[in-house]
Amino acid sequence: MDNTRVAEILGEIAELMDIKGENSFKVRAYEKAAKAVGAVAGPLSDYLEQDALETIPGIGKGIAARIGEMLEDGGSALLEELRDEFPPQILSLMKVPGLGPRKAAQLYRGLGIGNIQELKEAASLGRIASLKGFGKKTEEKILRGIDIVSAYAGRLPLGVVLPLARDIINKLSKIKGVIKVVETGSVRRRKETVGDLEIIAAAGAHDFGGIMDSFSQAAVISEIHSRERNRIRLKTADNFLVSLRLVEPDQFGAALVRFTGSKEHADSLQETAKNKGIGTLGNSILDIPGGEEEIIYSALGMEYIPPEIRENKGEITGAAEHKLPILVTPEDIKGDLHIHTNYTDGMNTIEEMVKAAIACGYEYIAVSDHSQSLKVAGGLSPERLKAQQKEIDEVGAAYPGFRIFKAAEVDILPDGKLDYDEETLKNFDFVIGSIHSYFNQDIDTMTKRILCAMEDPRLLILGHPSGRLIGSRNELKINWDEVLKAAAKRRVILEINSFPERLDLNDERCRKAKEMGIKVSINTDSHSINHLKFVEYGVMVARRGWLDKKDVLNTMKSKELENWLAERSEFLKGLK
DNA sequence: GCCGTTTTCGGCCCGACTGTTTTCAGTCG
Repeated sequence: MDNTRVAEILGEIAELMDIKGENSFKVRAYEKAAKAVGAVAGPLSDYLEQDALETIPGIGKGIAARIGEMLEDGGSALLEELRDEFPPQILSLMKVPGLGPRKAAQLYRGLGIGNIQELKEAASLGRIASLKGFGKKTEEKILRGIDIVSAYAGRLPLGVVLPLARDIINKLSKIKGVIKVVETGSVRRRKETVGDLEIIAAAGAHDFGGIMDSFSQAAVISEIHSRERNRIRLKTADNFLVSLRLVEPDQFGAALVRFTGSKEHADSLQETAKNKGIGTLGNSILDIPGGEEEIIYSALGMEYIPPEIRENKGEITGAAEHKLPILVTPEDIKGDLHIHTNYTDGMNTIEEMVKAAIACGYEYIAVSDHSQSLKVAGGLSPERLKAQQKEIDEVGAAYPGFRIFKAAEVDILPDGKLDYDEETLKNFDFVIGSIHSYFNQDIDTMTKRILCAMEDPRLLILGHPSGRLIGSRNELKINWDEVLKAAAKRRVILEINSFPERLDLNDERCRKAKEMGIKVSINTDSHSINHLKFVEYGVMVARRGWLDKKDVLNTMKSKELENWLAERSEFLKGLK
């Protein structure tokens, strides 16, 4: 059992205990332990072997024993006990905005509601308003909340599906007879959410049956959904559909293009093929033989089109004219400009984050802990900030050649002011401005609020600009034309927040920003060393937004970035 | 359940908003 799974189990125990009504500090202890496990560098089994689980902050005697049990037995008796007390989908209720553990428990105990479907029915029938502690408004809020949750019904975040895809592909590639194997569909195009996972493999036709037999026995698979000569569809334990399609090596390139899609992209290619009279039947790109996609595009007189931009939004014309951008890659990223530490709600020290960043091949990070108003995250008072900046200097001195920027993720207050006074703001290299409160301001107030914050020359980056959380919180109401215009004018950077549930700025707005000459920064918002790896998801969004290296601030090398910052500062003085 | 230069008990990030109440519980960030 890996660390992630242990963290998941601890988290589920916490949630179920919370619904059950256990002591909230006990619940928090499990929550904290889950977070702590997520921030551990090496495998927990090493800690267990050395009897060192209790050296992890937040893990004491009790939880260490629970973790030991998980690692040795592959499960948790406590979790099973708790699960037995509630319907299997009970936790899904808490995903609805406005519903927490208390209300979820009451809905279950009072009305026997155990899943979203039952919740929706009860709310529609007006049964919830009659429950003690609930009312008409709560019922309406629940119905609105269900809409947010079900907007992505049946779809999973890319952050969940991509690791699953990689795991399955790794297993498939080891099966005898499999020559090549690649994911297709929206996973390969790196869309932010994915409805099902499609994989394609090249093999000799005589091996098809055996490959499907082996694959259907893989550990992640729980049942066979359907099976044909060259295609098998299976379900994972979580009821997620995985489909494997087998083709002969010579068809692989064309099939990969067809099934990567998007449908609109593939149809448009087909149209091009038809017009050019390419393919043996003259009407199908599937007729162009070749093992690689490049052959297909080349046969159509085009440069290769990266999967992320295959949405029929100008890429086909661009490829025909050989004018596609060279999309940014993870290797282009030279540093991370949004990092939290244990000074606020991060799990690791400044030095640990620096070491982890160096291991990523980075030249710099910006330590950007929360500002004073965000009490829940332990936002730094000016005094604590001084201590933090002193430590940044000390760590910086120990790692010459690595640059640590002094930054902060400063709350943009409801009136648009930044959450530190002049005296304090002077001490930053730059700040990230983010909204963490008063999410439901109307569009004019919210837009003015953001524009006001952007006026401050120290605000370099607008953090997670839309504020959305995929599947749980809608976007802020913002006049984007105004905000983008101001960003272009004042050289404000828009963040692509790489957390899989944020991916904010999104792909479409990235492209819009690029057109307006606005740069983005691909940041992870890491709260532990294990979050740094999320940068690849941010890069995926940037690629979907057609961004090349020059559009991304943190592809600059350290010195180049310093110069750019200095130049921006001069530029802003000239604006006044 | 965890933690301790206030250590074996008694705290535990906190403040605001919302909707339900008629003084507050629950949720959120």
